[in-house]
Parts: sequence; structure tokens; C-alpha cells
Amino acid sequence: MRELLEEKYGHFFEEKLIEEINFHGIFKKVPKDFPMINIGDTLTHIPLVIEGAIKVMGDDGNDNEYLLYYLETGDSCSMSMTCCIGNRKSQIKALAELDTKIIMIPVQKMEEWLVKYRTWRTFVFDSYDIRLKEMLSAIDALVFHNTEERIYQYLRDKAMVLHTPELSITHYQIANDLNTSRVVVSRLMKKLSLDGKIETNRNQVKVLDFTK
Amino acid sequence: MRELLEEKYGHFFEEKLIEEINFHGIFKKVPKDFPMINIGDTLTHIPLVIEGAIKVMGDDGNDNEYLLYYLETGDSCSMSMTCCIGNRKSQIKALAELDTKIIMIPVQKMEEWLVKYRTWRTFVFDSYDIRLKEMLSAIDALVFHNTEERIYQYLRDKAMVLHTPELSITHYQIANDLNTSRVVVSRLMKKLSLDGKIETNRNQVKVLDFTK
DNA sequence: TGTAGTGTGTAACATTTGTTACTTAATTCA
DNA sequence: TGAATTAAGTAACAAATGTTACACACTACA
Repeated sequence: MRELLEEKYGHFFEEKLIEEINFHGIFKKVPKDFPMINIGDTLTHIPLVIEGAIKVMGDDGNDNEYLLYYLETGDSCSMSMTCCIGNRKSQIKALAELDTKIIMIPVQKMEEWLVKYRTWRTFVFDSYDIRLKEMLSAIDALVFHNTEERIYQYLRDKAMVLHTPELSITHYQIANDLNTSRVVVSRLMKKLSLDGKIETNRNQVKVLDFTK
Repeated sequence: MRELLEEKYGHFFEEKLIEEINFHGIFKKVPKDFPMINIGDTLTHIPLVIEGAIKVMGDDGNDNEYLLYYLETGDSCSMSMTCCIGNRKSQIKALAELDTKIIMIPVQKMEEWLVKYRTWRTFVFDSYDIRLKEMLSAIDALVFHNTEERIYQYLRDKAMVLHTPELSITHYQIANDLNTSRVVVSRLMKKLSLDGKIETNRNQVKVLDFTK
């Protein structure tokens, strides 16, 4: 736990804080594809990812989704923090992208530690920083990149999160995550394939080039 | 100052906190169109808007911009908070949309108050919440709305921020803020105009319908 | 007053993205 | 094994957006 955080955030965490996290946090295992948060949910705990990955998506209220970002080991969900503290409802959906282990931290503790531990404050603000950057980068992709580039970036991101260049995924799933259509994805994947950037088979995509 | 915050955030602020803000904050007047923050800037103070409005934009590094959101009276810039605390460089540009009055808060005080004042913590998290929602809504617009709808929303937002339905703006400026071309904007503005949603003249757009 | 600059309208065309329809291939499972 | 289901390829077309070119009106100001 401690090593995990210290590696991710590059600074030490007080022993007492780690003890409190272990004591007050609720350890949970979440199986792949389990829906963890839905739009409109009221949250009382903040998730901290120990192992695995969580996929966070926006939704327009009509079953149209869009992948925002992933939470990986050591990540926390800033959306949840503000939701919890402000007692507001979730604006996003989250589901496990892999079998995932998390610690759920009660919102009261989260606030208490903000006052008691300097390194917790740093952690919280780092989390916000990471999240705002992810959102900015999502906007950047939408505004400045075409669908082909977005598909390619999507595949590379996914390969990084899953720690393997070989992805078990269908064109339909990609289309859904990027809010476009399966036919468009197939068309552009063919281009990527001809350009030697990926290799495809039924239910399978291999990312060949990570050099951006 | 106190009334301003209490109206905006709907809760009281400690007298001592207000005193500290007034004492340690640096009051500044910023003229319309003044560039306040550029990409790569290192920040040491967090702006709190007293009066006026600030336009916050993303940039792809090649002179292509995109409007992210506005900061209005009572708003603070969460991006600056994380930048300051983490001693990171700004990812965004900001310029005054109107003649604007702000209070610049030194980052050390910002951190001190986090521990000392419960209402300051609430304020900070509310700020993050507002900002994350704005980002989410920007992503929503890009993913789920076409250019015509985005232009219309842009005009309505701008009218709200400037507190007037009559905007002094050119098609070229709109195109720049939405990262599209002037011709596309003219084309779609004509549609909006024929639909009775706006009225246009040289350098001038009047928003007629705010009912979304 | 005339000239240069700026803002807007519009046509024609290119490119990108979305949609529908149909085919073929792989997979599942009764 | 063979029928049903699912994934993917592709053509043909529609719609949205981007680009270039040019006309014309308004404005500023020399």
C-alpha cells in the first residue's frame, strides 16, 4: 500500500496516514466489467485503486457513452471526491476494466486527513491535477484530432492500461467507446492496418507502433 | 467580498478567513483582452474573480485554440490551484473577456487556509467541482452535438457571461473559439438566423431565444 | 472623397463521417 | 454436423464539415 503510493506519487507518506487508510478503508475486489458507479449515484466513499483498472465514461442520458479516462493502480477518482464532499450526484459511469482491487475511503476520513496530513493534501491535489489533465487531453483529442487518430490513440491507451499490445476487443466496442459507428471503425482500422500501425483479427487487435 | 462569496456558494464564510483574504490577497485590475496566463507559465498565485469575466482556452501548440469555459464573479481557477501546489506549468491560456477585478492569493496561504478554515476547504472543492463539470460539459458538447448546436450554445453562454443578448463579435472570432472555419460559421449562423434563434449584423449578433 | 482593409454571403468542390444494406467468415451450440 | 449468432469487409450513398475563390458591403482614415 505504502510502496504503491510512494512509487506512484514520488514522495513519502506518513506511517500514521497509511495506518489510517488500512484501518478505515474498506477493501473490495471488483470483477471485470462490474458496474461500479452509475450516473445519478450518490457516493459516500472514495475509491483508491490498488490493482487493476477502472474505465470512466460520460453519458448523454440516451445510452450514448464516451470513454473519458482510466483509473489505474494508485489513482483515485476526483469526481468522487467532489461528489462526496458536496453531497452531489455522480455525473459519470465507472466500471471495472479488469479484475480490480480497491480501497473505499469514507468521505469523513477523507476530510479529516486533509487537515491532519500534509501528504494526503498533496495526494488529493495531485489526483485532481491528473484528472484535469486527462479531461484536457480528451478535449484536445476531440477538437484537434480526426477519428482515425482517435482510434489509434484509444488502442494505444488501452494497451498501456492492460499492459499488453494484444487487445481482445471488437470493432463494435471501439465504436461505442468513441461514440461513432462500427462501419467507420472498420474502415479506419483498415487504414491503420495497411499503414502497419496495427494488426487485426476477429476479436483481436495488436498495436504494433507505440512511438505516437 | 464576503457577500460575493456567500451569494455564489450559498454558505457563510468565517470572518477571519475573509480578513485573511483581504489582507494577503493582491487586488488587481485587468483590462479587457489582457493575456493573464499562457501555456507553460509557472504560477505562484491563485486568481479569485471579483468582477468581470475571464476566458479560459486550451491550445494544441500550433496556434489552434479552443474555448474551455469562463470564470465569473466568485469563481476561482482550479487549474491554477493544482499548478501552484504541484509547482507545475500551466496547460491553459487565460485572458480577460471584460475589464476584470481579481484577487491573487499566494499559494502558501491557500494551503494554510485549507487546514485552518472549513469553509475554505468547501470553497476549494466546490471550485474543483464546478471546473470538472464545465470540462465534462465541454466534452459532452464535442461528442454529442453538431457544429450548429455548438455555435448556438457558445453564443448563449457568451451572452450570459456578458449579461447582454447583444454581442459584438465577428464570425471569424466565433470560428476561432470553436476551432472551425469562418465560412462554416457563416453558413450555420444563417440557419440559426432563419430559424429565428439569432439576429445578425456586421460585428453584431443578438441572441433571441434562451430556452435551450 | 476615394482607397484599403475588414466582415459577410455564397458557390463549388473536397474530405470526413455517418448510414444502410448486403456479403462473407468465424464461432457457438443444439 | 448444421443452423443461428456474431464479427468484420465493403459498396453505395447521405450528410456534415472543411476549403478555396470571389463578390460585395461597410468602415476607417489618408
